[in-house]
Amino acid sequence: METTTATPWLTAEQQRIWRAFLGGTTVLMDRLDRDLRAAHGLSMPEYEILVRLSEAPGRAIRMAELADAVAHSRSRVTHTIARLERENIVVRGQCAEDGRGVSAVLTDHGFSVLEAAAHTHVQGVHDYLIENADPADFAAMGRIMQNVVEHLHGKNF
Amino acid sequence: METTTATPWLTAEQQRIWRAFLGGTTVLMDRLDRDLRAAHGLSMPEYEILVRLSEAPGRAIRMAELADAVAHSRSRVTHTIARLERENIVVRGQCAEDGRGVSAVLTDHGFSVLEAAAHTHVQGVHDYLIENADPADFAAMGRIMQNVVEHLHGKNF
DNA sequence: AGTATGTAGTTGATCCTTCAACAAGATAGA
DNA sequence: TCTATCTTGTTGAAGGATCAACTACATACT
Repeated sequence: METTTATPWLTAEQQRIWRAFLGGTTVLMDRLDRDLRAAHGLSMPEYEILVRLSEAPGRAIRMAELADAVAHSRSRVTHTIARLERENIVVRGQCAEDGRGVSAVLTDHGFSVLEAAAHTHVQGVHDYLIENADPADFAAMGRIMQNVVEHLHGKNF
Repeated sequence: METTTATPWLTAEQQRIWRAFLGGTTVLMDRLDRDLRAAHGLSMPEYEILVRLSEAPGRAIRMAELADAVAHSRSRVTHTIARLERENIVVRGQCAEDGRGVSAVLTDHGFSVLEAAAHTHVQGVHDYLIENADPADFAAMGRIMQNVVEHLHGKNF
């Protein structure tokens, strides 16, 4: 005999909120991505990677650490960095301590591309998301998503 | 002479929240997608489409309307429906009123796949997102995302 | 030293998404 | 009617993400 765990169905209100979340993230991400591409030829995932690099000491981060920071697979980061390298936005460097290690390094050109892109991105986040949101609501969303990250990050298997 | 609009930079707190949002949606969507694929061979976008179809009269919706409902491009919906049709989860039907019209129709088999998948999905939304969230915070997030949808939906160009 | 196991990163195939171009039916105006 | 224009939906190519397999270095154990 098996123990069946009852599926906890969502209330009508929870369902409404969940759908707003799904639809909202879809249109928001889509829009931010399009704005970035149109103005700077960067995708959102690429932009996120550049932001991390720009904040790191020496503007360099090892591949695995980078993958973890943006919550992408290593393979994905390898491919993305390869594309960015073709455009001279990033270069690869060998790691001194670890013979296997490779770090991605933001070039000066990459940095200036990022600086320009940051304006577009921040403007978008402000206009599409923050401007019309009650600050208390926004903080509440932050608490929830922070919680999701803590519970789920790195636990995908 | 041009009027330059100053870029409104984000406060440290807003930035923290925005990053939690980015990271949270990434890991959450990734996880829900993996769960669904592993258990039912369905992706999140496919699942969302099936949900809409299941709720429509006759379990049928026209392509354009479907695309609008899930906020995907028409091309994307065409491809997705083509895949679902190969697995006999959906069939295409001609539209009576409009000679150009095509509707996607959920098959009985598709409906039963969806029923099973819904358990997995709802369980995930509950466990990963709702369970550890303050209901008031959750409602706040709903207001924000609802607002985003209203401002952005269908205005991608 | 030698072996086994774990970790870092890459590769190429496959799948999914996007994009531009297109075919065909609808609609409106001369 | 004839033409122009708009809308619907599809197509195929190109770009990006995922997955499994692989190389190479590191670590631990005997």
